[in-house]
Amino acid sequence: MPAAAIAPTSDSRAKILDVAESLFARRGYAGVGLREVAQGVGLSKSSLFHHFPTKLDLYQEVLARVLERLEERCAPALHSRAPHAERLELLVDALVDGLAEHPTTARLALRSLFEEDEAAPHPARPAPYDATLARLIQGFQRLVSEGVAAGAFRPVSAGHLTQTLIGATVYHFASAELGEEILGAPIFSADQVAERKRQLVALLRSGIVRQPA
Amino acid sequence: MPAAAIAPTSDSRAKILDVAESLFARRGYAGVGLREVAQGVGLSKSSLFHHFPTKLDLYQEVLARVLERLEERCAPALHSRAPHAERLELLVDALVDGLAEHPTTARLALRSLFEEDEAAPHPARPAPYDATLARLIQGFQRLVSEGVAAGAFRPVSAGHLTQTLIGATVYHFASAELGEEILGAPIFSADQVAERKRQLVALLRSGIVRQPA
DNA sequence: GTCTATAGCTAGATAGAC
DNA sequence: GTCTATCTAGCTATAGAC
Repeated sequence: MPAAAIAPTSDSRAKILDVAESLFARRGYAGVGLREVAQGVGLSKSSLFHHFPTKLDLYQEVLARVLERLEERCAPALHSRAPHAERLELLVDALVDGLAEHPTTARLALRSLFEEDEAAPHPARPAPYDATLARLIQGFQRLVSEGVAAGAFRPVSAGHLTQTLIGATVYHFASAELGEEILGAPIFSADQVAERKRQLVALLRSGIVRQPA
Repeated sequence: MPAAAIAPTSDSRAKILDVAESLFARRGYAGVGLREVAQGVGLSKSSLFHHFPTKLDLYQEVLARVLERLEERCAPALHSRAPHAERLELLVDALVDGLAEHPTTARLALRSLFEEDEAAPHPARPAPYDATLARLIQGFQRLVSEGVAAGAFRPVSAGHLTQTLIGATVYHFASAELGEEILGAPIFSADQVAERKRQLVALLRSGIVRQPA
């Protein structure tokens, strides 16, 4: 493949992001030292600063990448023109698949919600990944609002249902050991991922969707 | 009140726990320094070590206290002998009230799930608060299982519904800024706390509870 | 029970050779 | 682009006076 390596992307950069993603997901921003990241990549600590000016920049790029991955997964469901009930099920499927794909995603996404203080001591920060997150959330909320307005869903609060949806998916795949203990099986196993979809879809069908018959 | 101060509980101890609770909830175990805790209490850093042998001990006592508070709130619902559907609603009410009471609770509980690595570098640790958490979770799961067995609930997976219940409550009250943005109102306001109960109970009634009529 | 002083270590970040 | 060496500042924890 001659034209394969057109955009080398520095190779080290990608490796650093991978290692940092795994570590930040496990121990959070403050819990990870750059020494550990460098060691995991096989570089010296100083070399990291050639690719990312500060630790905070590295963290934010990790988060941005993760959220963009998730958004890509959910986009088809959010832009579908299928009936609202079907769209909601497509979204649940996509969300569950997206979170199950990388075990780091749910933890990083969840942490990002209440680690902003941790990650940025100074109050003035726009946060580069916020836009992606906001787009995703707005997509959820619009789907619910439109469904309610169209009479496809019961007259629920779009905000509260969005929160429930996030909790039921993002929390679930971030719960790791506790979740495994509760389910009695690994939450990331193919069986349990499929079961998660089934249970959530069933709950939403009888709990939210208005039955036409 | 003459017999009021029988158990002084060292007074400083309680203050330290309060300050630490607030800080750990905001920035996590690794994100908080004992210097900051001491400063918040109005003591010197060294004095903390008189009350708690290590930082990890302090963290674990904070967590234990928070989980015990929550368990106390949920106990009546879990030990009730009312019909299963009613018990489930009592539990949602109690859980929401317990989490809304102190804004620190949900964040600390959520963090405790995936900060065990962070809080204890060495793998061998029993974790003193685990028993309380396990009791709570088992209570949730038993309620659901019994309700399904008795035919009061649809034949859902007890584990998955427990996970959904946790996500819908604990995540919600840990979501702070994002949650406020989604709801368009402060999540800890009396209005939104009451609305949270209503929305969850409504979802469970039509989604889980078998209608007898 | 609280303090000052300090030990011992690691953190993020920089300088500058190669 | 990667390295060694180093800076400064922070951390947990201890020693020992009061």
